[in-house]
Amino acid sequence: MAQRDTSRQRVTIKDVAEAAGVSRSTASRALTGRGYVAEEVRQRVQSAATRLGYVADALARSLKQRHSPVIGVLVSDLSNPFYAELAAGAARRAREKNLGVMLADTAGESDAERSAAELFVSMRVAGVLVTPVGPQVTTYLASARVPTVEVDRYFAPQLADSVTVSNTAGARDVTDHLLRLGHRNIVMLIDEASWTTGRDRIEGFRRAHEAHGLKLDDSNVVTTGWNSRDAALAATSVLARRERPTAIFTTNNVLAEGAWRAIHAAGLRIPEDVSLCTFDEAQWMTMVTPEITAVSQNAHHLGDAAAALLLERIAEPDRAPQPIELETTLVHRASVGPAPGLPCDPGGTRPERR
Amino acid sequence: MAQRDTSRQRVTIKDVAEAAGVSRSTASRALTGRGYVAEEVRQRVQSAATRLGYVADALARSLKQRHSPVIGVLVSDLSNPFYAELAAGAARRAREKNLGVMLADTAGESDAERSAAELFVSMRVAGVLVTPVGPQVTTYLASARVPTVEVDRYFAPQLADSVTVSNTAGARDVTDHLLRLGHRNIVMLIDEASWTTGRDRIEGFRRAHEAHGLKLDDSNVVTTGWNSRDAALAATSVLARRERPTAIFTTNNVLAEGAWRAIHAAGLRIPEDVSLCTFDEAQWMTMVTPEITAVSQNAHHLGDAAAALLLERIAEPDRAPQPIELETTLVHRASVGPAPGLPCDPGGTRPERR
DNA sequence: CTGTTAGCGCCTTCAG
DNA sequence: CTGAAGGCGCTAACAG
Repeated sequence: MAQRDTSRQRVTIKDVAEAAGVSRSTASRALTGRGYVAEEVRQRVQSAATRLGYVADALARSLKQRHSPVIGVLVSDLSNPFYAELAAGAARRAREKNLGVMLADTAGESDAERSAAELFVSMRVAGVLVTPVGPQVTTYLASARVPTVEVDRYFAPQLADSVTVSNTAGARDVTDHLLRLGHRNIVMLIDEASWTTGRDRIEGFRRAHEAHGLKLDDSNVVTTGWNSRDAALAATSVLARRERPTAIFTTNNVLAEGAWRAIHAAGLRIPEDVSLCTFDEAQWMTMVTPEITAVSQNAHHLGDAAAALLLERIAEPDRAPQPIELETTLVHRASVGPAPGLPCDPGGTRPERR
Repeated sequence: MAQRDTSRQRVTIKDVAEAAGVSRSTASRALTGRGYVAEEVRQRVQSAATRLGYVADALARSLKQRHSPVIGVLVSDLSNPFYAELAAGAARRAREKNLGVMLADTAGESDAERSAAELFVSMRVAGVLVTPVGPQVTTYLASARVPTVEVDRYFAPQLADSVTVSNTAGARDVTDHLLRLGHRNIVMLIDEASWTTGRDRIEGFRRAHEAHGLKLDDSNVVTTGWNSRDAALAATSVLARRERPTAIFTTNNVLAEGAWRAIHAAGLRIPEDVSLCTFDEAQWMTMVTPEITAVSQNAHHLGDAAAALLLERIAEPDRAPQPIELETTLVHRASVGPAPGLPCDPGGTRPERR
């Protein structure tokens, strides 16, 4: 009944205080739960608050406390399911702690990244979680004294915590798997080699070769653009080489799509003509035939862990930055087979489907 | 050189004013560009600001102005590429106008929705864009006088603008396509029938039948859970009916995945044994064989249009709420064929692949 | 246990 | 054209 009056201004703590017949500070104490308040008074204040539909002004509160109940999340590309999942994981964890999320999609542009970071600073976010494209953001955020966690890759380990996956081991394992199956001409398709992700995956690729006493031919590490179209072009050209590779290893789900399409367009069969495997997963990899072998990195968990770490750091700002590395899992599926020309699996692998 | 002192407090407008040798109000005018300032003074202030790395405190500013430079975006499930794209579209548009985005993933829970909405209100966001799960959020936001746009579906057309797609027409067209191909036992798989999206898609399904002089059998509209597993179960049971449907029409990308998996698991061929088509698209639909016929609804554009509408409404808060409907496109692919038992395409359709 | 006082950093009249 | 003064809504001392 008694339709509350929402026609005028928003209801402030002053209104609540008056309605409950107490002072503003008492109302504040009753509402926040900090400081002494008589139980009877607290009840009165709280019921007045709900009756009036009072919601504390987070701006005013944050202005006072010097930080808002929000963390900033800065990702490269929300359209990529990897980043979307990452953000979703972070958001879920944040919500548990009653923190909101300010989300910015930088589209990979570093000036967008900068302006988003400035917005975060100006909003006095409690902390920032970022998939950086260079050291600038983190440096900037550190200079503004905002707790920061670098996710997926890192550029400033002395300024921020980081959460990454075992890039080297993941790449090494899947490469090792290929080598055991007799592949000797494996092309790695990669979109960038200068960030920690790319660098470490290449390193794993190289180490696996070395462990088999093989020297990695540099021309087998092919750098391409970041979208699936560019990847498809690169893959097409690789497949046209005189010595066609017997396996392609892509370093993320987008490149995998490109390579997959290129292989199909070339009329080649997977895995009979060419094996395909990838770092990073995507939904389609269990829907195509054959399903795609992948190094799985659970983006949701990555976001969740990063948010958890950020929360710790917010609570303890002076702790030394720490790097966390999450494990990857090699998921064997049917897109990887013995190298063409070999009679059978030389043993040592156990490609169990799941 | 002169490494700025970031070791202490954040730099405020007061610091800038002192550095430039003017008062705080003059500095404010110089920085915001509102009010008179001598050109020479403005230069001095601005250079001082950049030199000190000044970023205005958005909290303080917003407290004064009663709203923050941020819009709230409330979606059901960031892990679903549809919502992720929607959010990405909205974020991009917002950024053009120098607005940030506060993102909340409600996981479909209505109390999470409520608390996210309260956070938005308490942060005094300039407006909210929501994919609602009931009329409550919008009602609440309206009572808090926050400009709101309902996206994808709407519950409160008199309180908020809305941006939806042509659900009825889209469903009608694809159903019509099936009917022309001779299908007479088409099952629609749907996760909810009470929201505008579901209601309208069912309506389109029904109308197409009527236009062909057919009565829609209610048992051919099958309601299922919202995830792909539930959808697969429902599809499996439908496929086991004595009179097996010759076509399945799912109402979103998640259900499509479930149905697709169920069809495969049942060992049926698409489209020879059963045709499959869906509302909503997903990446995998052009990667599986055959590719999936879909009513495409461009989530990115949906988010973009919704954000644009919200911005208009923020500028003109008293304008009457308006509904906007975006067109869908029926994309013909190979997952739909003539009804089994018919010799050939009865004509009238032109399934051009793309 | 409660009320008074004093800002958080900014913008905005209002005088000068 | 510029400075002084006041207040946005809230909380954190500090008295009472």
